[in-house]
Amino acid sequence: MAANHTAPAKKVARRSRDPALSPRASRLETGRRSRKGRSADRREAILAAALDEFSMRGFDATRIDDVAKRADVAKGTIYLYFRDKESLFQELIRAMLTPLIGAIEALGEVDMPLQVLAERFVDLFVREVYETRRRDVIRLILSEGRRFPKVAEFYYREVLSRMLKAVRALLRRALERGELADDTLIRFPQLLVAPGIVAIVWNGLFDRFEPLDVRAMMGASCERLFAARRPT
Amino acid sequence: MAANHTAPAKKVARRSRDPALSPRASRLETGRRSRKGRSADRREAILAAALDEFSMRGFDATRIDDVAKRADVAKGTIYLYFRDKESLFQELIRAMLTPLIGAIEALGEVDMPLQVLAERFVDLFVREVYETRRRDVIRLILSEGRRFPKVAEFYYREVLSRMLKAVRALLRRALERGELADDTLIRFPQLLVAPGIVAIVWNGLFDRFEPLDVRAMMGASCERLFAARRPT
Amino acid sequence: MAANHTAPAKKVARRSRDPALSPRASRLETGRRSRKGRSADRREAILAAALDEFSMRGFDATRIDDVAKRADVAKGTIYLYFRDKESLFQELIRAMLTPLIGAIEALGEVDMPLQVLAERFVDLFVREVYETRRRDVIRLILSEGRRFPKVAEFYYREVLSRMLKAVRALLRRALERGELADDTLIRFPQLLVAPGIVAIVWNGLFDRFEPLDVRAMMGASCERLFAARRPT
Amino acid sequence: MAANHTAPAKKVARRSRDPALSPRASRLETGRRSRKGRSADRREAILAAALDEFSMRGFDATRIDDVAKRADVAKGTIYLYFRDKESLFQELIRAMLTPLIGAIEALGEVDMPLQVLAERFVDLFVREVYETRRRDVIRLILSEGRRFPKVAEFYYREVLSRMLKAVRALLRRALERGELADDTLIRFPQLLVAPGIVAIVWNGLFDRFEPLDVRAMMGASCERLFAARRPT
DNA sequence: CATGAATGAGAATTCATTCAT
DNA sequence: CATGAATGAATTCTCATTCAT
Repeated sequence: MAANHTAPAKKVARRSRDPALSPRASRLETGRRSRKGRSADRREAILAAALDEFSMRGFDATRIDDVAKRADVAKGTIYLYFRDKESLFQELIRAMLTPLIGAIEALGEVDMPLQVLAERFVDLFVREVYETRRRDVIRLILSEGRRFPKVAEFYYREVLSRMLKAVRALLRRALERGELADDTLIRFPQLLVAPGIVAIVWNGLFDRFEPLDVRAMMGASCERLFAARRPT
Repeated sequence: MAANHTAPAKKVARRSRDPALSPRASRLETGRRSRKGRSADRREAILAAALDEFSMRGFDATRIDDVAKRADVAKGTIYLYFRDKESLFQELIRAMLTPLIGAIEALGEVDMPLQVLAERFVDLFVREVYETRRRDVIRLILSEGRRFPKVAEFYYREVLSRMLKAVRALLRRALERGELADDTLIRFPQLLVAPGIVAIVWNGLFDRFEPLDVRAMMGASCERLFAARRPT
Repeated sequence: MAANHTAPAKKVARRSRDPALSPRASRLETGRRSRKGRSADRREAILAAALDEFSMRGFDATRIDDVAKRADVAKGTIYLYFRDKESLFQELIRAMLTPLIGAIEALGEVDMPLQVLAERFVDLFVREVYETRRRDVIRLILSEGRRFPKVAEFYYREVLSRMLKAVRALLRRALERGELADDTLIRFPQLLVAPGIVAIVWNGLFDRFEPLDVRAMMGASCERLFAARRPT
Repeated sequence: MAANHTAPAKKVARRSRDPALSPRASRLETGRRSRKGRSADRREAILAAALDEFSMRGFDATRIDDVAKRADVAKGTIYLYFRDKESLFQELIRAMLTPLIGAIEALGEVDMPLQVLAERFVDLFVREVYETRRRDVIRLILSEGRRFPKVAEFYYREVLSRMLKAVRALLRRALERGELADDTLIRFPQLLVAPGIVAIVWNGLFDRFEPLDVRAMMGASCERLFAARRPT
């Protein structure tokens, strides 16, 4: 939707408080922009621009200059908000993922039939990740994570491990209730998101050759994974 | 600060005739390299070094100088074999994947019970990709493919599309024989490799926090995907 | 061994605001350089340094690094003002010749006895070209013009063709007035500057063996060329 | 006239006279191609190729590799015949100009009416220089001479100074015979060739915009310069 | 003698980062 | 706080020259 993630960043109008950057981030600070707000806006504009540029070109190929132009600030200004390029990158990832943490924590609490859960899960992934700037963030982690262990670690500690834990708890209960055929998914909860990850990758690399329907694929996958198995 | 977390490639012993680089290359010619042989060796040494470096740092962060050092040749020598850094990268991908093409083509011909096929498939992936330098190549495609459309296209045309076609043919026959519950996998053959892809990603990013048993996960996945479904 | 016969431009004092570079540039703005002024100064310093270096070594043998040192700026700074080495070269030529254009245009208007004209012409050439940095520019055009068709074209279009046209107009009037014996110079106005060109070349190559008095030679040449001929 | 041109050439191979290189050079050493001949041919091929390339691109921009390709020899071979690139350049100039020396020496002896002499002179220049590879050599001297003082010196000592001396002798006799109005040309014999030089330059730079008839221009010039002046 | 693969010094250019205004 | 000109370290790529075959 939003994301000017193709244009070469010329005189791009500042994307202030892009709802896509922190979607649904209930910006509760009611009306009046405080002096603080100005600064926060700037910071967000920079982060939004950085996301565009990093997504488009990767970490190394991204020029701070282009981020600045896209954010409509001077190059030097970026250094007022971020120590250096790497910090910008890391904080970008953090900023984009942090809002997820709460949502994930809440996941474990939920209790509903597996079929419903599956639907919810797919829907959540598609709407909150795949159709969002977060898809780009995931892609960045996949692409650059190895070179930025801090980023990978943050993602693992704050997002992945929590999510896996929550999912496992959920599934364990389902298993106990007899809704699950075996402990496959408890041992490998990664299988649940695998199609989502692959879809993100595919979308970035091969969609022009052969588009892929994420929702359908994830749905089909869940159907299989959650099916109570009756061995042939 | 964290970016250079890998050793800076000093006087690394040349990885000559890496079996993973040119697998099965029965290099039986007695002693002295023929002129052709010497040159080919050199080329392979460079490719092997390039794979190491590119995998370690990514395309941009890799210095031709380091590739040269690792390959134990002078910087200029690389330019005798490859037009430029990008060519080196692209030819590396090609060189690593091309040998696969034949194997893939052969895949469609096979005919065996689905259970056996699944085992074979997992085994093939693990032994020929995951435990091989090709895992790194896949990672490179995932990481850099977007910035090198040629690479993505090559991978799609020569590897992916062929593989998908072969798999679909196989599955269609299985479906007709009644070995397959439905056409899910025919519509989304990507689901078969998804766990493999995720394993490669996980291995690169999170293995230090929580190792992942590829073989087991893929096996479990196949079991589920290939199960003749009996709806609850 | 002989090529580097000129000093390698170490910490050469900056030739700022060279009057020959920007002649007549009444730089009267009181004290502090305005932002524009500072930038313009820098640009001129670079151009002046470039002229020195290019004249000394030729285009290829000139190192941007040396230009920078001579201009007393960092290497990178040059790229803030000029796209690349070639641009620097071309803009240098342009900058040096452009001020001439107006003067040339005015030439055609003049009206005076041929003898006086000849004196004026010689004087003009010597004072405005030969004893000026423009002599070096002419030399650069002679030396590098073939490899920079743009430069040759610029020189032809903006300087040469205008000059030839003006001279022809002048001479045509003189011919009509009977001051000129025939149309030789109208057909070959190049003959008028030929001694000047040769003097520039000679000065660059052979003056150390046998100095040449430009003024005298051009004077003698004009005398002959303008003489109303009485066939023997 | 044994050119004492600098040091007695250490590693320099002998200088032979290629008919293609120096046309019309009566190859008097009749018949027999000695073993020496093979080698001499090679040398000449290299020189011819070098002339092509140097003329086309200038000294710096010429790659030894291209000279080798054009001469149809291996790169290394060039270094069997010439110490280095600069030697190749210098010896090229020498080889092309040396055959002229004899002709020039002979010039002073001639004795004929000035009108005839003028015609001869123009014809000689056009046929022996302008329409010859020597035009390129002159251009190379004009372009690169400053960076190769040795070359300029050689040209001055062996060609220019001799020529000027011969011309002066000739003109002095003409003056004594009353064929010459004054000593202008004796003081500035350069005026005689100036149109030729300018024509060479013009041809290289501006012929595409406005062609120039050398012969006509030189003829016109001589007519004027040799005219017995009758002051108006 | 010839070859051409290999070398590595060198040059152009880029861009993260700083800092005077 | 903001700016953006200036810096110079770093990197790619070229090409003269060497030397083993």
